[in-house]
Amino acid sequence: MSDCDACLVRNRAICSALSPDELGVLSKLGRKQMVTRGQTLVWEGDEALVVANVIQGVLKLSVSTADGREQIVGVVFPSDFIGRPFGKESPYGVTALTDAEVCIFTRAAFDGFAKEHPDLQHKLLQRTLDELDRARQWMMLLGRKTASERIATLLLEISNRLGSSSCSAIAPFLDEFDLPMDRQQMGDVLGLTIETVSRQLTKLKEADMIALPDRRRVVIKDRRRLENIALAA
Amino acid sequence: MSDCDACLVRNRAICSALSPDELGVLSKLGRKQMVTRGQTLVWEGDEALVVANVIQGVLKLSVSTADGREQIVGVVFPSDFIGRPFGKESPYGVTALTDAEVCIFTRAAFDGFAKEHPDLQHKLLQRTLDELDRARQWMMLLGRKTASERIATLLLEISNRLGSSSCSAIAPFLDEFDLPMDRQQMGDVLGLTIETVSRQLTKLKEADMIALPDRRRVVIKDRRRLENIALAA
DNA sequence: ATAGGCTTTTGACCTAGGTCAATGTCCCGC
DNA sequence: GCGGGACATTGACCTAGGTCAAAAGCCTAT
Repeated sequence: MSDCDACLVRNRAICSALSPDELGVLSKLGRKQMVTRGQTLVWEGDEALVVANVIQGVLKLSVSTADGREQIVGVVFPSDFIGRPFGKESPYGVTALTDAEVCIFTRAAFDGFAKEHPDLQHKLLQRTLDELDRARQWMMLLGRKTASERIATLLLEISNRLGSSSCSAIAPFLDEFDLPMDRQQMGDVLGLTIETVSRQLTKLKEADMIALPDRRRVVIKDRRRLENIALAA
Repeated sequence: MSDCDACLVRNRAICSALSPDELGVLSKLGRKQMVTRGQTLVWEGDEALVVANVIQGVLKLSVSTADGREQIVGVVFPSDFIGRPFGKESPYGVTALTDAEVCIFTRAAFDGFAKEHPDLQHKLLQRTLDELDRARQWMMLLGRKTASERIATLLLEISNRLGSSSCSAIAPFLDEFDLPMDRQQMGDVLGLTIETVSRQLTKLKEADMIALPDRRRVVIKDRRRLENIALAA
């Protein structure tokens, strides 16, 4: 992996904490890797041997019960960090939802480098704190929101995350985008079944808040009203 | 706040990253404070002006919707860290579930000190990563587990957390303990109503897995079976 | 174009857990 | 000991969302 300068997420990933020199050192430790949709990077319960930055694409973090119920506990976008630095097995699996490109490190190498670079750890800490806040917001959704509130929240969340990770810089959100997941996966993020997801989407469509030109595409037609539902007021 | 040496959580809180000298400096920035049950330390949505270490007692982190639904998104035990260092308003409120004692800092002072002490930040990072893992496990519970699985999980979790924060050193868990919360609060952690909590507890009691000598007390009589339910197998 | 295998939608029905309403129980001050 | 308020349990009923089954779209390969 040579060319961090040209990296799509150079200024947003944790690497932005590093000077050009430091970046040169780090880049020797990692390499770019393509991941195809459905491919699993880390298995739930395995020792977490790698960490990575997401350059392109979207991945899921998921946990399963013995009897096969699955919950997606995180969705990872470009510039996000993947993995569990400083020890321990990974309590969740990491699987690509779309084709993706990641910048991958062995945990040992990354840990060693991070120890010497407090600024990097600081960035990582901030990111982890943000991720924790997001996880907690999602706990509220899973514990207390109704199906339609969950769907509205998810659509807005994806709109925001795709917006701020899109190259088109300025947009804080997108009013039209492709879902990086299918209906089953939406259910797995929201703690719902595929049928309920589908029914609620048709409701929002019939209420003219969204349009669904095809399986993956979503158009937000009335953001205000959608936000109102999402807020669970 | 003078006497960190005598602090109950001296060796488990993030302060354990510091040398005696450094600890002396930090101790001048903070002070011990008693918090009575029900008292709120930080309000949801307010700017987070303080951070703290928990010395004694148990506190909840909670989020509410406009229409009054509440979800407890974290339960904080002795030696745990409270707050959102490095900016931002607190996305959740912090309220004492029991009488408690905390070691409190203004965020500004703490942030400044932390910037100079990478070891402290490292400890904080590890703690935040652990907290994130715990939050994600809880997302699985909220999204996919049944009422009885949730109750079993909660009882075991409290047994473990109280065990490892108890002074009696060795015990990895406790088979008999007082719940640090009432039925309503159990419901708020589990995404259930008070009635469902009560019904499930009586079921576990009737199945002889637990005993409930009084409102607050829990005796785990058959840990194995309880664990089996909690695992959702 | 067309068959076959997906994913998604729709419909009919069911159930876990919520809601509403008593009834019990504990605990505290008097 | 006794009365009152808060908490907890229990019961009867209801409903949001799950389950099961069928139909409808869609893509892709032939």
